[in-house]
Amino acid sequence: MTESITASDVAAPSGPGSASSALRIAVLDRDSGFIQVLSKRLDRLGWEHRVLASPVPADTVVSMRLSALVVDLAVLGPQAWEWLERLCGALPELGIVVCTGPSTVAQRVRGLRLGADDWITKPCHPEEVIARVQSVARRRRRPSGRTESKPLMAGEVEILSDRFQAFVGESSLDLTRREFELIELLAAAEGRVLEREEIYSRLWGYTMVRGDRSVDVFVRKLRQKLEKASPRWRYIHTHFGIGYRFAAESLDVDSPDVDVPASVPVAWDTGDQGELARAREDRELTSDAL
Amino acid sequence: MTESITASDVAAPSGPGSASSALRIAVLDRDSGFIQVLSKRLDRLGWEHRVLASPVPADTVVSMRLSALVVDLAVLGPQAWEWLERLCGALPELGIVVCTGPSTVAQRVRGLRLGADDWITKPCHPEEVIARVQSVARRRRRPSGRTESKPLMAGEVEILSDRFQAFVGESSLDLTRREFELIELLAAAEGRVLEREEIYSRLWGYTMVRGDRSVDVFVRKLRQKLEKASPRWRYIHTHFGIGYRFAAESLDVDSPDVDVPASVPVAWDTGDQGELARAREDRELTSDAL
DNA sequence: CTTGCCTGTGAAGATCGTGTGATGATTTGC
DNA sequence: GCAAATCATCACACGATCTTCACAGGCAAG
Repeated sequence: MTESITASDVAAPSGPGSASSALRIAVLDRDSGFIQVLSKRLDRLGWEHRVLASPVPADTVVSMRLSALVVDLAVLGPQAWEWLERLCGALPELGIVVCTGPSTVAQRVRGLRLGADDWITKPCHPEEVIARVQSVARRRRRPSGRTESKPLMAGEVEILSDRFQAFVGESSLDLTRREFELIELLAAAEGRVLEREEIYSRLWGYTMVRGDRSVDVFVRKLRQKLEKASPRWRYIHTHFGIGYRFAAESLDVDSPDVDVPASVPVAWDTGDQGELARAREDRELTSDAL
Repeated sequence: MTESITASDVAAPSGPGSASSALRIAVLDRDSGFIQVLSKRLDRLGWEHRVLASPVPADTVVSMRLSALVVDLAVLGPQAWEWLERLCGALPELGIVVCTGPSTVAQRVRGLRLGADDWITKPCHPEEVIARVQSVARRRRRPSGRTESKPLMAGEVEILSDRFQAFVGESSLDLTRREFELIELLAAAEGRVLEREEIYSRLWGYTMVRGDRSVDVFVRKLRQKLEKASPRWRYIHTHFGIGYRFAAESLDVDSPDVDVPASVPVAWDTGDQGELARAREDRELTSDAL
């Protein structure tokens, strides 16, 4: 079984609250040319993806926690229908896109009835495959919704996105919406310094005007609440002339925290290059009319 | 504008719990041969369907309460993309299948990105159209199956999906349809915060316009009925600037445990009688004034 | 050490979001 | 068709939240 893992979701590429467009998919196919060109595009999109060259049991697919699976039925041979049916039965939430050679209407209808979400005929353009996977995933996302909420931990603080709150132990910090968005953004970029302008544009959605102190004010409010709830830790660090960095640092001298160095040199973050690349790519194909 | 209505189906398409395989769809096309043969098959399936020969405003489509729409972009002319985008924006839950003449990859990608769920190229077999509509509609459905039989329990309240009612003890809360859908949605989300926009789009089926207070009004009605039936508990918690969270919270303060209010997480009733008594500690916001 | 920006802090006013009651429109049941 | 139930909208009040400002203190370059 051939496997390759590329890309990985780091921080949320878009601002807090907005659904990330990064997906996790697998491609079950043996057509090396197709795989190669598709993989390249998936890389550029920042989607986590796997390439499989042989059928895998449903359990294995389950453990991959995929958003969608692209499959060439030719790889499956005569067992294709049975395999498809079992998989759809076991994972009704999984998006399944069949991408295979020439087929009859009856075959396509059968595949779709068995549970496939889409059927693309090869040869096809990889961009269309991606668009159809996106379409399938878009539909699929709604019911499951916030399933992908993994709590963010730092020091004593736990950030739960689906509750829009941060906790220390069992008590809530009682953050307002903006405060929560700020701590979520900072914590997601843990260790990195975020410039004021970037923080502002991600939280407020537009560029910061010179002299705006909103970010500072909200950092102060956050610090107050963090200080009250978790007095023995410091979380938000100021980098003069640059911005803020989130890192849990214990103030206890007895037990110095192993993970966190006492002081971290200023890191120069060049901003999110991937974001720009993605945006450009989206525009790439949209300029044409029927 | 040609219209024909067959069969009848009262249930709202997005209403939780409805799981009939009969769909309500509309076909926007002028190709009489295609329409004729498709209509015949839809009749045989017992699907309620409408044929439209000219573009209709999004509002009209909303009022049709469709499961899916099959559309030939050629009918829309140069406004096709704009129309598609607006419709997808207003009705994110609506399944949209584009069925149109020859197109480029870029066009298909654009349509899918704008929100179309599938794209079929004419000429095509009507059976495949139907299969693809089914596939789209299947994906759109609620996490079907098991939601039906198992009652949701929270505090003193028991929610029976198959009776479309909530009970405290033996007496019904006498909820209207929307009220019930709301409490079911909230309770199914356990302790998570649901944003107004999400609540609205899942209950009403289309995107909430700014300033719409419907969700608030129904939350108030629900609270009134819950308060009357179960005065010693609080269920719906407001998260300012975000939305609502459902969590049963006892108002009884007989225990000196002031820090952690007695709270019972929403749980699937597994027939275990001790479920209620076993009040597992659960994270709660300390401030009810939110 | 001094100067000029940058950041921390507190408070006041503006703005926005929510609770609430009421009213008219629409649908449902008889 | 009529009456009751249900739903959609509105206006108002109040409080939470956000923005803005002024001033004080801190940091770094010269």
